[in-house]
Amino acid sequence: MDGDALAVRETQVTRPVAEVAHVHRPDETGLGRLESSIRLDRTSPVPLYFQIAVGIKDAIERGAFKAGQLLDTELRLADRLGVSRPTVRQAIQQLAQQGIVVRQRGVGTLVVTQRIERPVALTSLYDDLVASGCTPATTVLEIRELPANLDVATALSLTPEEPVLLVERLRLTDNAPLAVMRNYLPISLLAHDRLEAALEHSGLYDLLRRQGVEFHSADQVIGARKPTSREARLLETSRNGTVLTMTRTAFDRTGRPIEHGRHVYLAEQYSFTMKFVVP
Amino acid sequence: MDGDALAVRETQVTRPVAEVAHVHRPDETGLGRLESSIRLDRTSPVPLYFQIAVGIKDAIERGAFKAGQLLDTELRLADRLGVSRPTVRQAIQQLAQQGIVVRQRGVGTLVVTQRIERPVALTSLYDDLVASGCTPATTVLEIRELPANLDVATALSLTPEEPVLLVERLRLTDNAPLAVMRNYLPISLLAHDRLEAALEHSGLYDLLRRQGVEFHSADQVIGARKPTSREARLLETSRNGTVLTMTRTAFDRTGRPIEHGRHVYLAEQYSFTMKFVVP
DNA sequence: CAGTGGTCTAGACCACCTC
DNA sequence: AGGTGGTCTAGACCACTGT
Repeated sequence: MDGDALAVRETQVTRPVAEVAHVHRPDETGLGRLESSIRLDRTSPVPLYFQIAVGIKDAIERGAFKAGQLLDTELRLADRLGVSRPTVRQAIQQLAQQGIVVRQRGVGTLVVTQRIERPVALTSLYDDLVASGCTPATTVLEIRELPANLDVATALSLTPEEPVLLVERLRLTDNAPLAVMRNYLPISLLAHDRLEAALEHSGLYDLLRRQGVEFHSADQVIGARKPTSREARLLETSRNGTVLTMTRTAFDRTGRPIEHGRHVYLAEQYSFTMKFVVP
Repeated sequence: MDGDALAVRETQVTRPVAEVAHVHRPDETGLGRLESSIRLDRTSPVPLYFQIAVGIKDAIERGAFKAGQLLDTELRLADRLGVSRPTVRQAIQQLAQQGIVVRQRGVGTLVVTQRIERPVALTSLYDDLVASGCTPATTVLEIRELPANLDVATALSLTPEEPVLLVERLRLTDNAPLAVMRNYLPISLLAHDRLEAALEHSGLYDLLRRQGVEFHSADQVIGARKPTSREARLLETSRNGTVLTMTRTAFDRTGRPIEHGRHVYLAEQYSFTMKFVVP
């Protein structure tokens, strides 16, 4: 919904599984019920393995499995779905990479995820605010072209003085300021047309994606400091307060810089929540 | 080297590729030279696809490719290495997931990475300190068992009052304090024996990994606030300063909580640097 | 021991890109 | 038209797990 799509992710808590050693494979394994609900469309351009992965994931998220329960065997799934084992395997591996299931040689594929509300201690205050019914809003402070300074030029792999588009926004929750967001983009990447109106109601990243820009990775630095006088004024806080700073450069899959953002958040009201998956 | 292995990663900057449309496949493609340097050991327990992936990655990191250069074709690689196409494919896909190469149907596999020093603006100050010859050190403040409070119990999926191991350390660079790190672990996970001495010279995560604990994912929250009086004293700063806070819970691949950490960093001297890869 | 996922093979057809 | 990666098949053998 806003420029932070890449940084603050809605995540779910991975919960402990019942002792693996004590799990028994029931006579009728998990996908017995599922089998009828996964319908494969061989004429669809969507790959079979993807259809299968989505089908299993949906079933898990609908709560068709208890945590620690065993999925059907690769061979059994292949048989039931009428596809080859490698195809089923590709589907399940996709789920394993997302941490939804865990594969154990000699045992089987265990369902890990359990939809549980995140413990309060780990919730970002911003998400809390939204969840508790606060209405976030965005005010566009400024949109204009300007020559890149050294930092921005370096981040976007441009030469200094080359023009970039600056988008500066104020993020509010319940009419109270929360963050000042400054984003720099290579010109020509975003149609300026009616940009201001669009940004009031959807995020920068949404707009870019809608124009066919594909994100692949981002470098991000999170720090903290005291606000500048301008930031303090915009955020309606004291210069002696604390702000969280987030500096990020996003890249598409060819490694081309897409966007460079420098955001400042009120530390009392915001924290960054993220989930790492070690590859 | 310390408890932050999961959070602060040494990352490399992805640089823009030369215009893809103008890249020509040279007569002798990139892996011509490489072919002789990738030696496959079919008796090794290390899978062939992994040996191939490592071989290609090493070659890229040695600088054997220019950014935007085309890798050998899957079929050609398979032929030259004497393996089947799916095996080569599995290797290259592993590299693609890491963002080292980009695959384009009808074109080929492009090398993206270029080893370039990170722009100073994006460097974490801590890494800078280490890189510029500062000597980091760790002092163990406290190691003891204690009953879990609600927060810790929730994070580690224990019942309150269940005993946990608390490890509290002070991180210094050049004899100046930088961070106070508090970590809570389920007892029985770590041998207490000579723990204090071990922690002075290697990180908590290193120790755990050495005892066979496999990390898979972590939930992490980064925020900022003013230090408590104890933190201010330990960090030798004013209570009016700013500290970055990092709260993290790490899980193994079965979703079992491994560790819960609550760290506090001097904001003037530390920032979190991370790289996201959108799956 | 039987059964599981992990690896590997040797083909096939397709969609897509470039020339 | 020719070549690329993307998908899919139908086998095979192995390492590991549980009983």
